[in-house]
Amino acid sequence: MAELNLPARVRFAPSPTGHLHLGGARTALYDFLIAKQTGGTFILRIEDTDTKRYIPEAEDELIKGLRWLGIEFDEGPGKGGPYGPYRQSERKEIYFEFAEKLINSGNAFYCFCTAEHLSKVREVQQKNKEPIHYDGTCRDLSVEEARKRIAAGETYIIRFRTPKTGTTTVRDHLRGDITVDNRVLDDSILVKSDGWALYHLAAMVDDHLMKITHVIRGSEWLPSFPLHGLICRAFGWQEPVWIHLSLFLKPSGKGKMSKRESAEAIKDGYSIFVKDLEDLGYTPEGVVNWIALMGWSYDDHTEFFTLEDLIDKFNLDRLNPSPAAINFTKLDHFNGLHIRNLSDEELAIRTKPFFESAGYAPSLTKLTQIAPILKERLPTLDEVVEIAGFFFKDIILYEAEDLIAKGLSKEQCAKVIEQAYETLTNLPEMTKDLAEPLLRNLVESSGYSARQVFGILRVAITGQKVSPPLFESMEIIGKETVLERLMKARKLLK
RNA sequence: GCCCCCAUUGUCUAGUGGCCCAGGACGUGGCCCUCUCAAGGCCAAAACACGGGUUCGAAUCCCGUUGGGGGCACCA
Repeated sequence: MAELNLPARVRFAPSPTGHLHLGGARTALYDFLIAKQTGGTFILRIEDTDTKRYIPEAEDELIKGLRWLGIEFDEGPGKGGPYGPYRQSERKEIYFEFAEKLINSGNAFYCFCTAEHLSKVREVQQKNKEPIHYDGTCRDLSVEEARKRIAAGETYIIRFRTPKTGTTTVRDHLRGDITVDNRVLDDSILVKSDGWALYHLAAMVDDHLMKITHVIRGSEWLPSFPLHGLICRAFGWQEPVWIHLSLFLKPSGKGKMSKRESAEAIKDGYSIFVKDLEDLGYTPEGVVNWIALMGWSYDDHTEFFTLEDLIDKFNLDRLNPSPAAINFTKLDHFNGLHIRNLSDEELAIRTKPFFESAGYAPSLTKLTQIAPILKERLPTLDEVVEIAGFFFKDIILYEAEDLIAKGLSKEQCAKVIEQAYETLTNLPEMTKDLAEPLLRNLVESSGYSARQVFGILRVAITGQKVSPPLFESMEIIGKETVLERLMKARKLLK
């Protein structure tokens, strides 16, 4: 139904006011997917007409976030393209020109109302429990008279002239036709008194000029959707396919993510910001898989998707219009899935920075070596330090009492360590194949359980009660260090 | 207050009139595997918001109610 055989031209149009968050990432992802899928074009457009909210670093952050996720744009700031410039701040004159066209066609009018007048009107309407509307003071001013006032130096804005009667019907790809009574529509401002266009005008003009075929945006735009349809029609333009994505709700399902909620999430090791997720040890693969599935499904059972899979399988017709509560524990699941899907070499590369920021300097070779036993124990990459730090420590620290297995005396445990040392010391090299049978014999002859014996050795060798498999770990640590650590443990129990 | 959107287990979802006393996944509980932790395997509990229609037959279509979400800026 979306005519996706044709190359799609889609755009992600954030305003540079902060970091890339989950909602934006998912919109950009879907844009990217249908562009790639149809051999089309993915455009990044920066909507920076609001100079008050502008944050200089934000554009760069946004692009970095997208890149980290694997989403590259074809046209945009810094990259160029045939329909630039791609920052709205560089297109001011274009919007003004189109606003004039609307004035001339009678679809817009100049307005000289002051902010004081407007707020007074709003106040009265609020008190009377009426819908809040522009009162129409300047609506019927003649263009000639208005231009005279402008020439005289009066400040003005430009408003859209919304029809007062009838209804407007617009079509959303997920929801079908949406019809509203024109009486509830407002004469929205198109151009501010400082000469900057507002979203309603700027976005419509750009989408048309940039030949956008599909507009994918959040459903917070639904209320102004009829206005946008009206603006396109006033210009006589063909409308794109409109797709309003469901909103992401906070984990409780009550309302969208607030600053407060974001702070809460960070405390639990989660975040709605892509940059944070990266620092927290999430993989782009996991995040992409997770957000792709919030509001979209492929079938009734397939859940594992790589970006490549998604380019192949994504389909606008399988989007779900209902709001979705964010579920971070499911992100953990997807992240684990994709970590296990990484090659040993790749996992080594990904975990290295986390070791480094914890003060270790592991080699890629060693990291690749431990990758197999780490893979299935990592919900997030940053946990490598806690799980596998002992591989890179010169000295491991633990309490003597940790060496004492449940049900055994200090002396008995010391004996176990001694015996382990004696058997292991004769080995030509410390391999799992050589060490394991011998230590299992030791378990047998000691009369203790494997759990008890290996528990003691685990603490002695790794310094941890929980660790990757003992024999594999011993092999990687090497004979010399293993024996050293056993010796120290034995002394500790004296 | 006004307008718009949405409504299947705790959560993400499949389901487009009979295949559904509702399928998958996360999470939860149990069991198995097991040197710890994981991973993996098996099993279990858990949902069609409510009320009216339409129809031989409704989770699926229509209406209403309720609930939830969003929007009502010289922000995007």
